[in-house]
Amino acid sequence: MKVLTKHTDYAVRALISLGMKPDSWVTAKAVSEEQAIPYQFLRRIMQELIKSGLVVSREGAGGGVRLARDPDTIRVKDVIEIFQGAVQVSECMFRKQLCSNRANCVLRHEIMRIEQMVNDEFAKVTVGKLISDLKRVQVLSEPKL
Amino acid sequence: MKVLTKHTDYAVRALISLGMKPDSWVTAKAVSEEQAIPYQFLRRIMQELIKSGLVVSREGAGGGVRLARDPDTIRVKDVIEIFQGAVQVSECMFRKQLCSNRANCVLRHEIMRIEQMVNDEFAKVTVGKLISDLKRVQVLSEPKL
DNA sequence: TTAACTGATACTAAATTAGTATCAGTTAAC
DNA sequence: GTTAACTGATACTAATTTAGTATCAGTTAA
Ligand code: FES
Ligand code: FES
Repeated sequence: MKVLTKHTDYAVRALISLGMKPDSWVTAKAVSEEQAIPYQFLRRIMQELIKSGLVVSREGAGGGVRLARDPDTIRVKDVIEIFQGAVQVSECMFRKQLCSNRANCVLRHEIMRIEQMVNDEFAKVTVGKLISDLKRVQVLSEPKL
Repeated sequence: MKVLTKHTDYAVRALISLGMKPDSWVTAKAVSEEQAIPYQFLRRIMQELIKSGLVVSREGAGGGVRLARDPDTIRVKDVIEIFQGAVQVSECMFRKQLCSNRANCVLRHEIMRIEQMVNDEFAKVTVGKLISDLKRVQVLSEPKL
């Protein structure tokens, strides 16, 4: 049971790369090399992030992309929603307005609690938080890098 | 972002059906009609549930399936694991023993907390609990059914 | 003018999920 | 002891989602 797809995984990693180089235009190529993400695939992911307004781009030589706003305001939940849609444990609610069988609704009820929890947790994790965690880990383990 | 597949969804519903008719052999056909699940699909799901030991079967005319143990000991988490594997937010840990890039591990760390939470929550929901919830709802809304 | 970029879009491949079909064997009932 | 109602095993197809590739047009800096 995989919760995050490659799209989301790569997108978050790309956002971390961008967030660590504020105020500069970073190319898709640079990110793809740094994070070992297939270039063309990453380009398409970037284009989505741009359309969604999480990053802004500049065309042409010397161009690239950068975060559109403070990393602390970019939540992993936002990224998930862009690439995987909102977390929903079961889709049956949308099949019919009122489901034929109450048993499922009971299941659904239990499950929506969990859904809410997951959403809340992913909303707490921001790119800014990931970057500061990352820096802390680096300081501890590779001080002179 | 869909968390439960049809396999899991149908399996849980089937287990609820079985749990509501204790001490009797219920046929796949009956469950398929009661829960509006495609018959052949449900048969294969049942076979998995039998192999996994959650239900036991009896062959031949008058045969069918029944829960192998108390509904309170059958957790939705068990069903998810049978059909979707254990909840894992990101798979990257298994790519290499030590990942090339620490950034991902940071992400992973945050994410494993969420993974644990989801697992714990799904472990709390049992078929027995769903059945009792269901009965309560029926009493409230359809007292004479 | 050229090289280094992004924008847009079309395409393919692989994996997963969903569903169907068939035949063999078992049991109950007549 | 034949038949009908069942499960066991297994092979197959279809649909959807995920992952990845390719190409060409347009923009900008040097
Ligand atoms: S909401 Fe889907 S079955 Fe009740
Ligand atoms: S554990 Fe997968 S990248 Fe670190």
